[in-house]
Amino acid sequence: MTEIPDRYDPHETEARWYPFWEGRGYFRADPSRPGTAYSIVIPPPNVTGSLHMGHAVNNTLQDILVRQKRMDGLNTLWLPGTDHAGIATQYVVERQLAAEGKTKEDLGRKAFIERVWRWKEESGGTIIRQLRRLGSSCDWSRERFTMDAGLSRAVREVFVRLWEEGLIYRDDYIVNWCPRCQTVLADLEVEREERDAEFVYIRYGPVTLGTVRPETKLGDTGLAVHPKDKRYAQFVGQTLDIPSVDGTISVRVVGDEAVDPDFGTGLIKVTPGHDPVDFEIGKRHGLPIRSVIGFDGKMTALAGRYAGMDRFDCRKAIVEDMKRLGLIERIEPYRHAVGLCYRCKTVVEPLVSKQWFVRMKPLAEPAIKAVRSGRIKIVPRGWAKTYYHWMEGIRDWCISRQLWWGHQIPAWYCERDGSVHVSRTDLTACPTCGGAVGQDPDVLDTWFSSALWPFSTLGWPDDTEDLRRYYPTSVLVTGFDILFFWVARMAMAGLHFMGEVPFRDVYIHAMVRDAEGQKMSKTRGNVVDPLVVIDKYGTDAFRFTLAALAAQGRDIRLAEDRIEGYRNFANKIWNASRLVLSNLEGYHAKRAKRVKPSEADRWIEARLAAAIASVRGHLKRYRFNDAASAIYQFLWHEFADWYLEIAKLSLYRPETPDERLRTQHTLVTVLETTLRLLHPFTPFITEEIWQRLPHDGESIMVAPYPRARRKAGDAGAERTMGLVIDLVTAIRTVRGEMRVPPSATLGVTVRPSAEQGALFEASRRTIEALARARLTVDPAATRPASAALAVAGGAEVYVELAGVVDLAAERQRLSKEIRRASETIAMLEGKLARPEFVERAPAEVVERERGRLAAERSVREKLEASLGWLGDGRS
RNA sequence: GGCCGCUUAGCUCAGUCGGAAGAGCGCCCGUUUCACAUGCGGGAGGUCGUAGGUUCGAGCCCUACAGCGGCCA
Repeated sequence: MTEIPDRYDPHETEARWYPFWEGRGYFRADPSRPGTAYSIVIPPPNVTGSLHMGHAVNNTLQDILVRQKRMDGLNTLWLPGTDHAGIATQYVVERQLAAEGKTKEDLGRKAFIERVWRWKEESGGTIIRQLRRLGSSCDWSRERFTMDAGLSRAVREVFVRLWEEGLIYRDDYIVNWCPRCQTVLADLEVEREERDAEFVYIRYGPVTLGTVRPETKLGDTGLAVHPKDKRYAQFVGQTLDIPSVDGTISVRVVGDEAVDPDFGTGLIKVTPGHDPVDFEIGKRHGLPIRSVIGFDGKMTALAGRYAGMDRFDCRKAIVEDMKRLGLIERIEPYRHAVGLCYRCKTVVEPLVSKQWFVRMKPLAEPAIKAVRSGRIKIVPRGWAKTYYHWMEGIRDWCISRQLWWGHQIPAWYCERDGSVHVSRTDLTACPTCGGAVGQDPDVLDTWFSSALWPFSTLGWPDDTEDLRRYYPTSVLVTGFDILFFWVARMAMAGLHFMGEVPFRDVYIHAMVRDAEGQKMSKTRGNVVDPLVVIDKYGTDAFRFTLAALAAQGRDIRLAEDRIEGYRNFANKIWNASRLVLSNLEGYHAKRAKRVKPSEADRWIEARLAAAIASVRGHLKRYRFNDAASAIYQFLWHEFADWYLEIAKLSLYRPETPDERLRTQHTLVTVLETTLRLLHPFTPFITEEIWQRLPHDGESIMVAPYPRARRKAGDAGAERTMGLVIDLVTAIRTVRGEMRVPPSATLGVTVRPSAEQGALFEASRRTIEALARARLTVDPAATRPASAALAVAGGAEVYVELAGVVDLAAERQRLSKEIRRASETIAMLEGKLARPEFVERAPAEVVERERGRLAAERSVREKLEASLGWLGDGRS
């Protein structure tokens, strides 16, 4: 025993077992082997990323699922990888170049991309190494990257097919432009933030209207009112010349349903070039587009004397100028949502430009049906509603990005005839006229390739063995923040190209927040680094914490004391195992098996079976927290607190050699099974101990996951041990409340009810040891002098306190117990007195309540007798 | 503005079928002799946000209100 330290040291253990597992190939999937397939594709983290709490919880949960299924004998695949994160990655390398005083244009496209690849090879994928520290049992031999050759081919295939099907088109449209990143953003990539602004009421020819963007006045080509608004009906159809800051502007007045007559003055200026709503209005009424803000965020030549001015400076200047000209009626403070670039938080500018789009409606319909029909099951259920809501109002997806890093759009433009050609292979000449062609310079949105992830990673468009074996995947584990970005798009792509859903289940887990419930962010400075946590508490403690906190439908507030608590749990496992391991001398499994188990043996085996059933049930329903607490409760509060204490008697002072042998057997089998049950949650410590215990096989991670035997319940043992536990607890309570020193052995007399006598007698040694008592079992006993009274399982228990008894304390204690019993009795009497209850409640409920009442009355009677007796002063 | 979620012990949170209110941490008392003081034993602590309703019975179902959070526009 001396060679096993009394504190668990996670670091040394973790460093040893991960390479062992990986080296033995346990993580590798083999499609040719038998077994039902169980596959998960990892939500690919950004190649630029490093492990944060979101990844930690995401991957811990996936690993728990995969490890359990692997132990269950399923043919498992957990496929890892990263995505190329277009904007983020390009940004990183551009910053590096800037530090060298260079720009990407200095290098040119080809050299720049090579440079990004070099960066990727050297610095990218940090997160992949970090996932190993978490214990993730991914099949690293199948690691994929959204830009690698295979996936790029899939991307191109999908683009071409969608084009051929008319689901991809190119059009002038108003898009979200980030003037800093110099690229267009999808609607989803625009974040909204409430900001204070000025609502400026402008005298606009004959009318007055309000706007938060006065600088766009230069681009106005229309004036819109609600068609039913009588106030302005006279103007509709007219073209007005509006005196402005730079001459006059000419606008046509239109009636349009999009105008809210109750908002502001009930009419709006229409700037089709710089507002999505105005763009639609303009389209409906044929209003021209005047682009007065450029891609650089500065006013264009069309802005006249404001040309070249920054858009926000221009806003101020225009307001000042209008004030001078008396064009401003009033200015009110206003709060509204501003669109920001999700990467750099620059205010997004709606601009009109030619972009590539995917027509979403036809793709969305089957994906909605798949969830409605249950072919895809979203857990927790509530997220399905969010999914429907978004999918039903889905808009076309702008997929082109003005970046260099990414999948370049496979479209070529003929320089001679201007024709457009989309092709699987690179074109060098125009297929129709043979003229020179140039490829579209833009790349595809990173999510375009992520959407194909569940099948592109398995080899699609080739018909591979992996694809046949592991598609559709079993479950997708992810956070709700990418439900639209990713999950919905995978559902659409999977159904469209594979004709089958990409995953059976979608488990949406909680987001990790700090102890105050704040979202973790770099700017808030409240980020907790998972690796720091791992260094401090160990991977197993960290993983167990995440699982224990992963209750469905709620955020995880990660407080350090919780992690500490589960670190203590790991230490508890360690020490419980130490006790077992240090008492195996002379153990012989075969001989031990032939010895009849004790009540305690049968009890702990029954409790273990219940724990197994519970954990399995909870895991099946993705109730990780319930599964974790079921193991915690069993291992600590049943196995360690009770069984180990009882087992010590048989180990240290056995009455027969067989007794010790049989106890060793129970210790070994129960602990070994519990370790297997626990392994998916805390892989390292369980392997470490398992290897030291008698076991079959070469690693716990490929040992079978425990199953409860069908007839594992043991009502007899549960009743007996329940009684023993009640009695010991009752005695301990008296001891505690009467301040009896722990070292003192007390005389205890039990007056059992009829059938209990033998049970107490049989467990005498256990009771005496655990309660530090000398036990007398006597159906005819009377309360001795100087004894406190307790009631356990209906039996009267006299705890002799001669010498230590404090009459006042005992009276107080009894009064408290009586008060407690009386409250329950009053409640039950009230309930049973109502005829409605007795008549309408199920008979078994009524019966149960009657039984309870009788028991409580009997307890109170005993306590009252005892109190009266004490009051006599006879003690 | 629309939708969703939350409100339970001092704190953070579970609570599955409507039938005896739970855990962890913290707090109080006791406790280092043989697995573990990262431990052991005991204890205190609750108007389940508010007001109605349904029901024999509500933390749980329904309605309204209040506060907090999120998503979408």
